[in-house]
Amino acid sequence: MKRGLEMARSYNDHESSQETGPESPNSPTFNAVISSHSPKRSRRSIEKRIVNVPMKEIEGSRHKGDTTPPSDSWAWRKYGQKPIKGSPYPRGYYRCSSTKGCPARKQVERSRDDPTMILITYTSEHNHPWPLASSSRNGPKPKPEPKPEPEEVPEVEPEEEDNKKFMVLGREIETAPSCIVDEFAWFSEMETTSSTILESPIFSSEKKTAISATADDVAVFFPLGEEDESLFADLGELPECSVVFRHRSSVVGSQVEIF
DNA sequence: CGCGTTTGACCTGCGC
DNA sequence: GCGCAGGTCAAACGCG
Repeated sequence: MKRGLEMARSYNDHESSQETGPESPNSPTFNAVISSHSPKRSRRSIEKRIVNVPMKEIEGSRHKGDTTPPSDSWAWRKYGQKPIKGSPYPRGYYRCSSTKGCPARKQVERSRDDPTMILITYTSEHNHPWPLASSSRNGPKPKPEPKPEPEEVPEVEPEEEDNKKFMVLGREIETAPSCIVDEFAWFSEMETTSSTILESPIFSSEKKTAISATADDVAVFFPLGEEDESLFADLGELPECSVVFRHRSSVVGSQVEIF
Protein backbone atom coordinates (compact mmCIF):
# COMPACT_ATOMS: atom_id res chain seq x y z
CA MET A 1 0.00 0.00 0.00
CA LYS A 2 0.98 3.60 0.06
CA ARG A 3 1.40 4.14 3.71
CA GLY A 4 4.82 2.69 3.86
CA LEU A 5 6.04 4.95 1.16
CA GLU A 6 4.63 8.02 2.73
CA MET A 7 6.01 7.05 6.01
CA ALA A 8 9.50 6.52 4.84
CA ARG A 9 9.42 9.66 2.84
CA SER A 10 8.45 12.00 5.52
CA TYR A 11 10.43 10.50 8.21
CA ASN A 12 13.62 10.31 6.33
CA ASP A 13 13.41 13.90 5.35
CA HIS A 14 12.60 14.86 8.78
CA GLU A 15 15.56 13.13 10.22
CA SER A 16 17.96 14.54 7.76
CA SER A 17 16.71 18.01 8.19
CA GLN A 18 17.17 17.88 11.86
CA GLU A 19 20.63 16.60 11.62
CA THR A 20 21.65 19.28 9.30
CA GLY A 21 19.77 22.16 10.57
CA PRO A 22 21.07 23.16 13.82
CA GLU A 23 21.90 26.63 14.42
CA SER A 24 20.68 27.55 17.78
CA PRO A 25 20.04 24.59 19.93
CA ASN A 26 19.30 26.63 22.92
CA SER A 27 17.60 29.44 21.28
CA PRO A 28 14.50 30.52 23.12
CA THR A 29 13.06 31.52 19.88
CA PHE A 30 10.88 29.57 17.70
CA ASN A 31 12.44 28.64 14.46
CA ALA A 32 11.18 26.83 11.51
CA VAL A 33 12.40 24.88 8.63
CA ILE A 34 10.89 24.89 5.28
CA SER A 35 11.78 22.13 3.03
CA SER A 36 10.92 20.93 -0.35
CA HIS A 37 13.45 18.28 -0.64
CA SER A 38 12.96 15.52 -3.03
CA PRO A 39 13.32 12.45 -0.95
CA LYS A 40 15.34 9.64 -2.31
CA ARG A 41 12.39 7.49 -2.75
CA SER A 42 9.92 10.17 -3.36
CA ARG A 43 7.62 9.94 -6.29
CA ARG A 44 6.25 13.34 -5.63
CA SER A 45 7.75 16.32 -4.01
CA ILE A 46 7.09 16.36 -0.36
CA GLU A 47 7.27 19.65 1.36
CA LYS A 48 8.14 19.76 4.97
CA ARG A 49 8.11 22.57 7.38
CA ILE A 50 9.69 22.09 10.70
CA VAL A 51 8.69 24.38 13.46
CA ASN A 52 10.15 24.69 16.88
CA VAL A 53 7.90 26.13 19.46
CA PRO A 54 8.83 27.15 22.98
CA MET A 55 6.41 25.09 24.88
CA LYS A 56 6.31 27.36 27.86
CA GLU A 57 4.88 30.03 25.73
CA ILE A 58 2.24 27.96 24.20
CA GLU A 59 -1.14 29.10 25.19
CA GLY A 60 -3.04 26.32 26.79
CA SER A 61 -5.50 25.71 24.12
CA ARG A 62 -6.19 22.09 24.00
CA HIS A 63 -7.95 19.59 25.96
CA LYS A 64 -6.84 16.19 26.95
CA GLY A 65 -4.17 14.76 24.71
CA ASP A 66 -0.70 15.14 25.98
CA THR A 67 0.58 15.15 22.48
CA THR A 68 -1.81 17.75 21.41
CA PRO A 69 0.11 20.31 19.42
CA PRO A 70 -0.18 24.03 19.79
CA SER A 71 -3.39 25.09 18.25
CA ASP A 72 -3.33 26.57 14.83
CA SER A 73 -5.98 27.50 12.38
CA TRP A 74 -6.58 24.05 11.13
CA ALA A 75 -8.21 21.00 12.34
CA TRP A 76 -5.81 18.20 12.98
CA ARG A 77 -6.79 14.73 13.74
CA LYS A 78 -4.43 12.53 15.57
CA TYR A 79 -3.93 9.21 13.89
CA GLY A 80 -1.05 7.80 15.73
CA GLN A 81 1.57 8.11 18.36
CA LYS A 82 4.87 6.36 18.55
CA PRO A 83 7.66 6.28 21.05
CA ILE A 84 10.87 7.45 19.49
CA LYS A 85 14.00 5.59 20.20
CA GLY A 86 16.33 7.56 22.35
CA SER A 87 13.63 9.88 23.39
CA PRO A 88 11.57 9.55 26.53
CA TYR A 89 8.75 11.24 24.75
CA PRO A 90 6.53 9.88 22.02
CA ARG A 91 5.82 11.55 18.73
CA GLY A 92 2.30 12.37 17.81
CA TYR A 93 1.05 12.09 14.29
CA TYR A 94 -1.65 14.38 13.03
CA ARG A 95 -3.53 14.58 9.82
CA CYS A 96 -5.23 17.65 8.54
CA SER A 97 -8.94 17.39 8.88
CA SER A 98 -9.75 20.91 7.88
CA THR A 99 -10.59 19.75 4.44
CA LYS A 100 -11.44 16.42 3.06
CA GLY A 101 -8.63 14.69 1.36
CA CYS A 102 -6.11 17.10 2.67
CA PRO A 103 -2.72 15.39 2.46
CA ALA A 104 -1.15 17.66 5.01
CA ARG A 105 0.22 16.03 8.08
CA LYS A 106 2.17 17.08 11.03
CA GLN A 107 4.24 15.46 13.65
CA VAL A 108 4.48 16.83 17.11
CA GLU A 109 7.28 15.93 19.40
CA ARG A 110 9.23 17.35 22.20
CA SER A 111 12.75 18.51 21.94
CA ARG A 112 15.24 16.22 23.50
CA ASP A 113 17.72 18.90 24.32
CA ASP A 114 15.21 21.34 25.52
CA PRO A 115 11.99 19.89 26.88
CA THR A 116 10.50 23.29 26.68
CA MET A 117 10.66 23.19 22.96
CA ILE A 118 8.06 21.55 20.82
CA LEU A 119 8.98 20.51 17.37
CA ILE A 120 6.24 20.41 14.83
CA THR A 121 6.84 19.03 11.42
CA TYR A 122 4.34 19.86 8.76
CA THR A 123 4.33 17.60 5.79
CA SER A 124 2.51 17.90 2.55
CA GLU A 125 3.00 17.43 -1.10
CA HIS A 126 5.02 20.12 -2.69
CA ASN A 127 2.28 21.44 -4.85
CA HIS A 128 -0.37 21.02 -2.34
CA PRO A 129 -1.41 24.27 -0.73
CA TRP A 130 -1.15 24.27 2.97
CA PRO A 131 -4.47 24.28 4.60
CA LEU A 132 -5.70 27.72 5.22
CA ALA A 133 -7.51 28.80 8.24
CA SER A 134 -10.86 27.40 7.70
CA SER A 135 -13.94 28.98 8.96
CA SER A 136 -15.64 26.62 6.65
CA ARG A 137 -14.40 23.26 7.58
CA ASN A 138 -16.25 20.64 5.75
CA GLY A 139 -14.26 17.79 7.07
CA PRO A 140 -14.50 16.24 10.46
CA LYS A 141 -15.69 18.51 13.12
CA PRO A 142 -12.87 20.72 14.30
CA LYS A 143 -11.73 20.50 17.79
CA PRO A 144 -13.50 22.81 20.14
CA GLU A 145 -10.55 24.94 20.88
CA PRO A 146 -10.99 27.06 23.94
CA LYS A 147 -10.78 30.64 22.93
CA PRO A 148 -7.60 32.28 24.06
CA GLU A 149 -7.62 35.72 25.45
CA PRO A 150 -9.04 37.96 22.75
CA GLU A 151 -6.58 40.69 23.41
CA GLU A 152 -3.75 38.39 22.71
CA VAL A 153 -5.18 37.04 19.57
CA PRO A 154 -6.62 39.88 17.61
CA GLU A 155 -8.23 39.17 14.33
CA VAL A 156 -6.01 39.97 11.46
CA GLU A 157 -7.53 42.22 8.92
CA PRO A 158 -6.84 40.90 5.47
CA GLU A 159 -6.53 44.44 4.29
CA GLU A 160 -3.51 44.93 6.45
CA GLU A 161 -1.65 42.56 4.29
CA ASP A 162 -1.41 45.17 1.65
CA ASN A 163 0.43 47.56 3.85
CA LYS A 164 2.95 45.15 5.09
CA LYS A 165 6.60 45.50 4.47
CA PHE A 166 8.41 42.36 3.59
CA MET A 167 11.99 41.53 4.11
CA VAL A 168 13.14 39.26 1.42
CA LEU A 169 16.73 38.27 1.13
CA GLY A 170 17.71 41.31 3.01
CA ARG A 171 15.67 43.66 0.99
CA GLU A 172 12.58 45.36 2.06
CA ILE A 173 9.79 45.17 -0.37
CA GLU A 174 6.32 46.53 -0.36
CA THR A 175 4.61 43.45 -1.47
CA ALA A 176 5.62 39.97 -0.77
CA PRO A 177 5.89 37.69 -3.72
CA SER A 178 2.93 35.48 -3.96
CA CYS A 179 5.07 32.48 -3.41
CA ILE A 180 6.26 33.90 -0.17
CA VAL A 181 2.82 34.74 0.91
CA ASP A 182 1.70 31.31 0.03
CA GLU A 183 4.71 29.82 1.60
CA PHE A 184 3.99 31.38 4.90
CA ALA A 185 0.32 31.72 4.73
CA TRP A 186 0.02 28.86 7.07
CA PHE A 187 2.16 30.66 9.55
CA SER A 188 0.13 33.75 9.58
CA GLU A 189 -2.98 31.76 9.67
CA MET A 190 -1.76 30.02 12.71
CA GLU A 191 -1.89 33.20 14.54
CA THR A 192 -5.21 34.46 13.49
CA THR A 193 -7.41 31.91 15.02
CA SER A 194 -5.34 30.39 17.65
CA SER A 195 -3.49 31.30 20.71
CA THR A 196 -0.29 30.87 18.90
CA ILE A 197 1.24 34.16 18.12
CA LEU A 198 3.51 34.81 15.26
CA GLU A 199 5.53 37.89 15.08
CA SER A 200 6.68 38.32 11.62
CA PRO A 201 8.78 41.06 10.23
CA ILE A 202 8.54 39.19 7.05
CA PHE A 203 4.90 39.51 6.75
CA SER A 204 4.36 42.49 8.85
CA SER A 205 6.29 44.81 10.95
CA GLU A 206 3.11 45.83 12.63
CA LYS A 207 1.41 42.65 13.40
CA LYS A 208 2.39 40.63 16.34
CA THR A 209 3.24 38.00 13.94
CA ALA A 210 6.91 37.80 13.85
CA ILE A 211 8.99 35.90 11.52
CA SER A 212 12.32 37.51 11.69
CA ALA A 213 14.12 37.29 8.46
CA THR A 214 17.66 37.97 7.65
CA ALA A 215 19.12 37.62 4.25
CA ASP A 216 18.81 33.92 4.37
CA ASP A 217 17.23 32.87 7.54
CA VAL A 218 13.78 33.09 8.77
CA ALA A 219 12.91 32.53 12.34
CA VAL A 220 9.41 32.33 13.58
CA PHE A 221 8.62 33.07 17.14
CA PHE A 222 5.70 31.61 18.90
CA PRO A 223 4.95 33.01 22.27
CA LEU A 224 3.21 30.20 23.92
CA GLY A 225 1.50 29.42 27.12
CA GLU A 226 2.72 27.43 29.99
CA GLU A 227 -0.28 25.27 30.08
CA ASP A 228 0.96 23.44 27.09
CA GLU A 229 3.84 22.26 29.12
CA SER A 230 1.57 19.63 30.40
CA LEU A 231 -0.03 19.11 27.09
CA PHE A 232 3.25 18.03 25.69
CA ALA A 233 4.49 16.37 28.76
CA ASP A 234 5.11 13.12 27.06
CA LEU A 235 6.34 14.41 23.80
CA GLY A 236 9.75 13.48 22.69
CA GLU A 237 12.64 15.74 22.98
CA LEU A 238 14.73 16.40 20.01
CA PRO A 239 18.37 17.01 19.52
CA GLU A 240 17.63 20.19 17.75
CA CYS A 241 15.84 22.80 19.71
CA SER A 242 15.68 25.09 16.84
CA VAL A 243 16.05 24.80 13.21
CA VAL A 244 16.55 27.43 10.66
CA PHE A 245 15.02 27.40 7.31
CA ARG A 246 16.20 29.42 4.44
CA HIS A 247 14.79 30.44 1.21
CA ARG A 248 17.25 29.63 -1.45
CA SER A 249 17.69 30.64 -4.95
CA SER A 250 15.41 33.42 -5.81
CA VAL A 251 12.59 35.02 -4.05
CA VAL A 252 10.29 33.82 -6.69
CA GLY A 253 11.36 30.28 -6.53
CA SER A 254 9.47 28.12 -4.20
CA GLN A 255 12.52 26.05 -3.75
CA VAL A 256 13.53 25.88 -0.17
CA GLU A 257 16.24 23.89 1.39
CA ILE A 258 17.09 22.72 4.79
CA PHE A 259 20.52 23.23 6.18
C1' DC B 1 -24.65 9.63 17.59
C1' DG B 2 -20.65 11.57 15.57
C1' DC B 3 -16.07 12.78 15.94
C1' DG B 4 -11.56 12.61 17.98
C1' DT B 5 -8.20 10.03 20.70
C1' DT B 6 -5.87 5.94 22.09
C1' DT B 7 -3.31 2.02 21.14
C1' DG B 8 -1.77 -2.29 19.29
C1' DA B 9 -0.81 -4.33 14.91
C1' DC B 10 0.93 -4.03 10.51
C1' DC B 11 3.86 -2.38 6.80
C1' DT B 12 7.99 -0.55 4.75
C1' DG B 13 12.71 1.14 4.38
C1' DC B 14 17.23 1.00 6.04
C1' DG B 15 21.34 -0.73 8.24
C1' DC B 16 24.08 -4.53 9.42
C1' DG C 1 18.10 -11.90 4.85
C1' DC C 2 16.96 -10.27 9.34
C1' DG C 3 15.99 -7.07 12.79
C1' DC C 4 15.02 -2.46 14.04
C1' DA C 5 12.76 1.84 13.88
C1' DG C 6 9.36 4.75 12.33
C1' DG C 7 4.83 5.79 10.07
C1' DT C 8 0.07 4.44 9.29
C1' DC C 9 -4.11 1.89 9.90
C1' DA C 10 -8.12 0.71 12.22
C1' DA C 11 -10.84 -1.01 16.01
C1' DA C 12 -12.11 0.31 20.55
C1' DC C 13 -13.16 3.76 23.56
C1' DG C 14 -14.34 8.37 25.41
C1' DC C 15 -16.44 12.71 25.22
C1' DG C 16 -19.65 16.34 23.95
